[in-house]
Amino acid sequence: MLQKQSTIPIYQQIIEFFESEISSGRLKAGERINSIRALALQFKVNPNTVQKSLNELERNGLIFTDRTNGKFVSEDEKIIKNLKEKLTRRLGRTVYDQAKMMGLSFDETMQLIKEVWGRVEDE
Amino acid sequence: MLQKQSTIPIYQQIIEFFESEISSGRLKAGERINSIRALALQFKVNPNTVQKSLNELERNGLIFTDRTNGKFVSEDEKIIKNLKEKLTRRLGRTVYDQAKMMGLSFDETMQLIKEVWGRVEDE
DNA sequence: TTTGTTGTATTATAGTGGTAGTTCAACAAT
DNA sequence: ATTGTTGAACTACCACTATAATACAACAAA
Repeated sequence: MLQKQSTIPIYQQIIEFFESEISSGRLKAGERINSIRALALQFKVNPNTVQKSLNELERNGLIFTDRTNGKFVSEDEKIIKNLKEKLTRRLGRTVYDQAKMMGLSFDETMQLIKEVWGRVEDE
Repeated sequence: MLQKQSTIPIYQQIIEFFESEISSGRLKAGERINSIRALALQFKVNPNTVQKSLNELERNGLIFTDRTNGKFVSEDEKIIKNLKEKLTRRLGRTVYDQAKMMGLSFDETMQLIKEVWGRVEDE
C-alpha cells in the first residue's frame, strides 16, 4: 500500500489514502476508523506517524475524535463533497500539466487514457 | 517553476524538468545544457542541488559531460525515445491509479479531462 | 478493582534534503 | 602568464521525516 522509499513522506501518503477512502465512499460518514495502533500495524509504520496523519485530517475537519473510543469520519456531507471536488480538480490539473510538459496534445492524451483502461481492464 | 515547499525534493523536480524538456523535444539531442552555476541562478537553488540532479540524469544516460566545456543532451535517439515512452506510461498509470482510488469510472475520467482542456484552453 | 484499549504526549536517535562556503583541476581566451 | 568558466568534491550546518521507547489519562468490560 504505502511506498516507504518514495520521496513523498509516509505521513502524507497516509493522509492521501484516507482522503481517497472517504472521497470514494469506501469509508462512510460517521464510520469508525481503526485505532492508531492497529493502523500502525497494518501499514507497518510507527504509531507516531499515523498519529501525525490523523491529526492533520482532523484539523481539516475530515475526521473527529471521541476520546478513549476512537476516531470517526466526519458526518458533515458538505465537507466530504468539498473534498471530492478538490481531489477531482487536482487530478485534472495534474493530467493537464503533465501532458503539456511532455508535449502531448488533447487528442494524444485522450488516446493514452483509452489505451490504459483498455489494457488494464483486460487483466 | 520549482515548488520549494513541495514534499517532492527540489533535485527530483529538476530531474523531471529536464526529462520533460528532452522528452518533448524542447531540448534537442546534442544540445548544450546551461552550466550548473547558471542553472542554480535560474532556479534560485544551490549549485550542489543542480549538480545532484544532473549527476542522476547522466547516470541514466540522458546527458553526458564534456569536462571544462559543459553538459550536453545525449545524442542517442533510442534513449530519448525510451524516455518518452517511460514518461507516457507513467502518466497513464498515474491517471488510472488516481481515478480508481477516487472511485472515478472510465467515462467520468474522460469527462474530467475534456472539461479541464476546455476550461484552460479558453483562457 | 483489574485489565485492556483508546488517544495523547514526550524524549532520543538516525537518515535525508538542502544550503552555504570553499577548494581543486581542466581548459579557453586574452 | 593571467583570467574566467567549467565540472567536481568536500565540510559544516539546519530542518524535516520517521522510528523507538515510554508514559499518562480516560473509559469500557470483565
